[in-house]
Amino acid sequence: MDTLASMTPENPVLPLRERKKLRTRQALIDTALELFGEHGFDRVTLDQLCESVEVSKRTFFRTFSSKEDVAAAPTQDLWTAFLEVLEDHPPQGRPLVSLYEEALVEAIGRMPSDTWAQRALASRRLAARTPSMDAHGLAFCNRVSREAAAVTERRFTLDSAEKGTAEEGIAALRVRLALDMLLSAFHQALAAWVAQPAGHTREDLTRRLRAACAELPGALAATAEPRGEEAVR
Amino acid sequence: MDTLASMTPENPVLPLRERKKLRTRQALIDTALELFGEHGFDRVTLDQLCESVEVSKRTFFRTFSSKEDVAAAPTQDLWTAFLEVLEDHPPQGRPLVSLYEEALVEAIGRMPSDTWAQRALASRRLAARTPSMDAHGLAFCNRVSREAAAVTERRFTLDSAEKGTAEEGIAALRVRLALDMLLSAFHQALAAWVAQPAGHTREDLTRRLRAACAELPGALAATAEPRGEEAVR
DNA sequence: TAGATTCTGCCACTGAGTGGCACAAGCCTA
DNA sequence: TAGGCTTGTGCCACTCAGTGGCAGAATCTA
Repeated sequence: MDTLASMTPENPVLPLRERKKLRTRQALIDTALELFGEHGFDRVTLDQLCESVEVSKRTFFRTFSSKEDVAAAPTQDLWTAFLEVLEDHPPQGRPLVSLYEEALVEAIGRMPSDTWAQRALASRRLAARTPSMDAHGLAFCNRVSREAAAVTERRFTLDSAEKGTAEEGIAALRVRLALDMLLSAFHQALAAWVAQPAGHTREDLTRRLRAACAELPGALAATAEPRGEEAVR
Repeated sequence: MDTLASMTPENPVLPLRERKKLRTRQALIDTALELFGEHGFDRVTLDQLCESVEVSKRTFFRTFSSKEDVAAAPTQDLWTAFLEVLEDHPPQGRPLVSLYEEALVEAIGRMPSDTWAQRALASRRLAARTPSMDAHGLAFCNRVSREAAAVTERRFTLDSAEKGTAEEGIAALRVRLALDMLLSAFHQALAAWVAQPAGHTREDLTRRLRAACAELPGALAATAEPRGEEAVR
C-alpha cells in the first residue's frame, strides 16, 4: 500500500514527479473554485490564485490552458471519462441515444464519490454567472461531441430504424444529432441539479439525466398552440 | 427615395448619426473578415484592424463587445432575425420543432440576399479554424436558445403529443430540448454548407437545414451495432 | 447660430497569456 | 551513491485584448 492519504484511485504507485504534478493541479482547482466562488471569477487575478497556491503563473499555464480551464475541470473530467467509457463499453444494439446515456451514467459513477459532486456544483454555479466560463464549457462539449462521433464511427455500425435509408453522410449526421441530444439533455439536467437547494449527489444528477433523456421523444413530438389573446391579422 | 447607394432595408431615412454608425460597423465587419481570412484570426491585432478602417480602438469596443464578436456578426444577425420572426410569426399548431425550423428558414430568407451568404461563409470558415470564435458562437447560440424559450413560453401553450403529461417543468424542459435540436441540426447543416466547394446560396443552406431537421427522428431512433472485429470479453 | 447631446480620439492602465533562459528536483545507470 | 540526463519550475520581459477618463468634435434641437 501507500502512505494512506496521498492515493488517487488510478495510481497505486505513480512516479513521484507525476504525483507532485497532480497535487498542484488539484490544489489549483480547489483554490480556484474557492476564490472564484467567494469573490467572483473575474475579480480574482491569476497572480492572486498563483500566490495562494505558491506556484508561478508560468507553471499554471503548463497545467491549464486558460483561466476558465481550471474552473471547468470537474466537468471536463466527466466528459473525458465519458469518452473512455465509450471506447470500452460492451454495448448492446440499443438505440444510439440510450447507448450514450448509459455511457454518461457510467462516467458519472466513475467520478470520485463525494468530492466530485461538490466541486462540480461549485464549478457550475460559477459558470452560470460567468459568460466566458459558459462559453469555454460549451466549446469543450462541442469538441467532445466531435470526438465521440469519431469513436462511434470507429466502433459501431449504424442500423437506422427504417432500414435501407442509412447512406453515407446520413449516418454521420445522425450520430452528431444523437450526441447533441444527449449533450442538451445533460445540460438541462445539470442546470436543474445546480438550481436545486440541497442534496447534490451523483445519484441525483443521474436521476435527472435519465429524466431529461426520457423527454427527448416528447420534445420532438410536442406541438404548440398560440396563446388565445392574440388577434388574427 | 434616398441617394441610391446608402440604403439599408430597414431604414428609409434614419438620423445621419445612426447611418454613420451603421456604416463604420459594416466597414469593420467587412475589413475584419478580409484581414482575418487572409492572415488568420489571431495574427491580426485589433490595432491593425482599427487602423485599416481608420477608427480608434475605443470606438471599436463601443460597436462590438470583443474581437470575436465582429467576425461572428453574420451568424448573430441571423439569430436575431430568428427571434424577431418567432415573435411575429402567425404559427400553426404544428410540431414545435417544425415551428422553429420554419422560423429559421424565414429568418434566412430575411438576410440581405447575396452579400450575406458570402459574409456568413467567410465567418464560418474562420470559426472552423479558430477555437475562440467557435466558443463565442456557441455561447451566443445558447443565449438565443434561452431567449427563444422565453418567447415560446410567452406566446404559446404546449400540447404534448400524449396528453395529460405536460406538467410544469416538463413543458419548459421540452421547449429547451426542442430548441437545442434545431440548433444542432442547423450547426450540422451549416458545417456541411461551409464544407461544400461552391454554390453557397441562402437557398442551399435552407435546403440543408431542412434535410438535417428531417433526420432528427431518425437520429433519435437509430440503433448501433458493435463492429465485428471486437472480441467479447 | 447657440447650446445641449452624443459620439469619437487619445492616453494610460490592468490583466491574460507567451517565450526564453537559468536553475533545481526527480530519474537512471554504473 | 555519485554522475549525468531529463523534466518541471521560477523569474523576467513582452504582446495584446479590453476598460476608464477626459477633452474635443460632430450631430441634433430650437
